[in-house]
Amino acid sequence: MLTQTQIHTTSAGLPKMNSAHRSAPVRGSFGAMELMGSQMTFGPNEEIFGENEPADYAYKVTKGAVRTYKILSDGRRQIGGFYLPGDIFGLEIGEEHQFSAEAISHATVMVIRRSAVVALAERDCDAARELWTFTGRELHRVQEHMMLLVKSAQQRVACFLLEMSERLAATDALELPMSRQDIADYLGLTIETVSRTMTQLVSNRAIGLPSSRHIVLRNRGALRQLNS
Amino acid sequence: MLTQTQIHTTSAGLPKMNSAHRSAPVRGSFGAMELMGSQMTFGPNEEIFGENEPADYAYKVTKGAVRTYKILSDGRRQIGGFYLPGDIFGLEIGEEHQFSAEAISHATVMVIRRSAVVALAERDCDAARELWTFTGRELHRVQEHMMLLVKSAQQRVACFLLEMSERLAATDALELPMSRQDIADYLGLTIETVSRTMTQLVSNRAIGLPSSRHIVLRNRGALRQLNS
DNA sequence: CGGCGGCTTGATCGGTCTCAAGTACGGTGG
DNA sequence: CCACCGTACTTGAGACCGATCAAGCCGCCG
Repeated sequence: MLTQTQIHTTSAGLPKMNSAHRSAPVRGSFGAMELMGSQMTFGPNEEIFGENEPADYAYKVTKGAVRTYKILSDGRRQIGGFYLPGDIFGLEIGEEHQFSAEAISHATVMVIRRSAVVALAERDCDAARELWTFTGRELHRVQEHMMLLVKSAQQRVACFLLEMSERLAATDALELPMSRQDIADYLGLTIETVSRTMTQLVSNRAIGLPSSRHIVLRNRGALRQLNS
Repeated sequence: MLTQTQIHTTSAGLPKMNSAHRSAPVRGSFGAMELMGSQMTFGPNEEIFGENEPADYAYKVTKGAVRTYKILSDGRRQIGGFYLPGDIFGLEIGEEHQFSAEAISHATVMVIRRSAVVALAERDCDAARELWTFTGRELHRVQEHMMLLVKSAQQRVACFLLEMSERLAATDALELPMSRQDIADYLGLTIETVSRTMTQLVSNRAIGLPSSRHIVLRNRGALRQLNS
């Protein structure tokens, strides 16, 4: 919910507010809706919204990283997705959020009223189509995530590293914004298994691990080969 | 692909062609698009389309049941979803199908040209909104499916039975259209584990199992309790 | 230097898979 | 009607992968 956090309304229409994105691809451009947002910042582990809360707002990451998650009955946490600069999250069909969302690191997000999005889509067919495209891409992402969860630990970790490399680095070196626990909860593994698998990949010469969050992909082919 | 299967074009606009649905809820009503389809029938295990084939058509089940799936590198099959009368499948954002689809039992489906759907959505904002809603519901379904895959075998099977009971029966007795292998591949388990878990549930008095495909939910509470 | 949180490593446990029989059921032919 | 067969399902015994429990390590910040 929109509590205990600073909020700055951007002077709408200044395009430089949107230029803080990384090199991320086109995903979620969202045309005219870009101009409707306010900026908010969240500290590490701060809640952005909770599961089952009214989904009155959608969000677009401008800086930092965000995770969505659910808590299972046995206390485990399943992470639904990681959202990096340029990514949109929290946009729902129904009235309530299906997952909770938290900032991972210090994060800045643009807030968009859901009612404004829906209203625009009712008038503008192009906007409605963008909405469909966005949700379709999210669907595709979740399908891939689902396919991950039936693979072996090695395959899951390898897949995860390849995905992150595509999303946050042009080079072979990447700095993960999330902890081992976050990775474990995303992959449906324990922190120990993730850690062990990483060290295996190091001894395989598939990756380098100069520090725990700093990873170098030494042999993308080997990583890919583990999967399909 | 649209090969080796009978195809009958319905005289468009005759509403009795659409009245074969079960008691299924509103899901995927699809307004005007209903009138654009032709009927096709598929025998058991017959392919409807393959992964990576052009997604020129979407489908709506009118009779029988359909599964979508992917084959993993190690030869296992992961089922993406089961589609029952009233359900729509194969509608993609991109140009290609993400999963393969097969009839489970003898099935009848209505075929809809994707181009017609997209064209309609470009003119009619309500249609575009329906498209968005449909994809959003599919997203929600896949999210739930993903959450299933990180639970214990008991929880997965219990969840599956509750889901099927909601989808294909008003009473406590249900007849599964799919085999144990299908269930296993949907839940990310082996056929043996599914079978064993079912017999456990029988000895728990949670279900009755008069025959392998005929299941009676004796204690929904117990099944629910296993999960959240 | 001490303490703390995040990460790694080790030893054991347990749930699910694997491999292998055994059983029930539906269909076919005599 | 029954005998036979093939397929789907169930059951059993053992192996294996990842979880659990428990130390140890490392980097950071006081």
